Amino acid sequence: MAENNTSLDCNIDWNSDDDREIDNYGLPSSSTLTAAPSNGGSSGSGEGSSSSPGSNFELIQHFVGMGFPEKQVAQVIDELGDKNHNLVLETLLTYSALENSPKQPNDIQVSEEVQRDLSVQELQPVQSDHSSADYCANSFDEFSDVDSPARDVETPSSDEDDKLLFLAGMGYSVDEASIAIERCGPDSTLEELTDFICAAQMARASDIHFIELDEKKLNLGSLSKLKRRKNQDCDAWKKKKHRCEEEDELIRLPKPMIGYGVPTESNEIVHRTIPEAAKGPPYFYYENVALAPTGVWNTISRFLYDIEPEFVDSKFFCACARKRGYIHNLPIENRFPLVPLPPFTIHEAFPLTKKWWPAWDKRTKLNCLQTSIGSAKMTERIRKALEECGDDDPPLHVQKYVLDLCRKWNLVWVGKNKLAPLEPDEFETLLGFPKNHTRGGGISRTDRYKSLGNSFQVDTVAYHLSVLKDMYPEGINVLSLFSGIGGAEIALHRLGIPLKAVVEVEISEANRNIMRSWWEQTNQRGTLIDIADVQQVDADKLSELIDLIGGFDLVIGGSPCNNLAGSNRVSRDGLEGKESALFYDYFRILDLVKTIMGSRSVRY
DNA sequence: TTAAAGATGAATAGGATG
DNA sequence: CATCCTATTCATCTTTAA
Repeated sequence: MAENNTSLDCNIDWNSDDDREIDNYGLPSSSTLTAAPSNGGSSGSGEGSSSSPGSNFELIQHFVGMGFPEKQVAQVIDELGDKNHNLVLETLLTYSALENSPKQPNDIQVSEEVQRDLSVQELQPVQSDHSSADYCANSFDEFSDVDSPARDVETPSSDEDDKLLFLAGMGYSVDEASIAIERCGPDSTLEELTDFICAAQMARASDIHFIELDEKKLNLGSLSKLKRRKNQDCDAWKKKKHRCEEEDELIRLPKPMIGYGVPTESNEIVHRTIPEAAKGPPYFYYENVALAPTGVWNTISRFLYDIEPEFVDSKFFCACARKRGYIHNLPIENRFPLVPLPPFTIHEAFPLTKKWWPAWDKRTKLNCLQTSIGSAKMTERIRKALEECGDDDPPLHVQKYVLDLCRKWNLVWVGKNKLAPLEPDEFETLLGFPKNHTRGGGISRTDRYKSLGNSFQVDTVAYHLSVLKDMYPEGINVLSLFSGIGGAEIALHRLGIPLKAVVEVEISEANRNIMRSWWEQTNQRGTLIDIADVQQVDADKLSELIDLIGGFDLVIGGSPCNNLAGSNRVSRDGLEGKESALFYDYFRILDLVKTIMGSRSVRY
């Protein structure tokens, strides 16, 4: 991640096969061609790369040529410097969007944070620095007119002062703390405030790719330490204030975890209102693990236009559990499930296990499929333990020992006293993928488990996406971020929604190969463009793509969960974690797409 | 060199109990 | 209310084998 080892390879592929249920809406047939990587003055250069010095005039003209006022361009470049072209463009786009429509403060939050954080002497560990007067020294005032409604002229309550003092005591600067309070509102909880500050720090960290590796480690290490300390301090705060109002501010998981409803059970909530700024098109759909560290979903929701997450456990769709949160702006009326319905219980999914399944194993659903499986040595230990018990039911303590391991590793009974982990193709079936979807192409068995464990449950996602079918009978254009092995695309395809164009962004070459292989095997007629790294998707690239395919109808993706997932013993660092921080790229790209398409709504 | 196996808990939620 | 118990979890790293 420190360096982008893959160049932009955008293979535009027009398939000319024509024996499938999807009719021809394809572009004129041609052989595979490769789109030229954008190489203009302002693109292709990652955050860290520097432009040639003294090219400010050219740079300004470049943006003026894109239609921005020269004065504004000059000012922004003055503010941000001429190194980070993407950021400059994003900021300009944000401004133009703000001028067009008064939007909620959230929309400019990131840009502000990012730009504030560009001045980074304080890469040094923050914890011991209680003063940090140099932090936040740069301009913030230019922006004070865009988002300060009348509310912030009220006198600070004592509670506010209390929070301020507390944050300062945690090592945050007073500026930092007061800005956080101002942004999050006077009623904000301490978690919200610290999350806000952490988000700022995250944005800063993600913007510094050019620092030395050891420095980076130091920085990230200090961040994670900071986060841990933050949580401890929050606990202290909670104890201090006993049960205060922030408890109900925290997003809680519903029980049962059925979101706005599943095919078998419906929820009381049948309607919801979506904030104006979040309304589609483009529609978007974001996914991540439900059981993330405390406060993570609050942050994610805050960035994604304050839409409440829909938490759903896939055990209501298939034979395995998968507790996930989804934030989307799709309608929730008239959803329908994929057919044929997948096996709903373990016995339905694996009929052969029934013969060996002991009565004292009451499981009917498997737990979440993860990225690795149980070892053979463990199942052998279990077998020996069971054989010592003879033919009768084993004693309760042995039953408990076995069942604990069964639940932990998702073992199934494949013979007398014989347990085994699931095969990769059984993963595929449970998750709604075609059998052998991840097989072949040089991918190892280990990597198949990894890719499958990280993917969507297709039936679950398809249920949510089903509302798109009537809306786009001619097919849709999809921007698929963190595509993995293509769960979103398969869901849409199985729903019978034609895929006119798919731009997939996926770092793993093996996964991209799986996806392209599926694309060809299913005789897709649309266009598949693959990009390796989300960090290469900047405003220029998006503009180019939007011009090429005519705008996106759906932006879908689940950002990396490994720093959020409970199975991670090593680096469960939350949203600031190395990979999970890419959530902010999801938001960045989604917001860019909205802005660019909004500015061209006349044409599209 | 690569694939597979094996070892490695903590965070979080919810329920029961007193 | 605190305390204890049960249950779950899109993983990472090192060693070993091929």
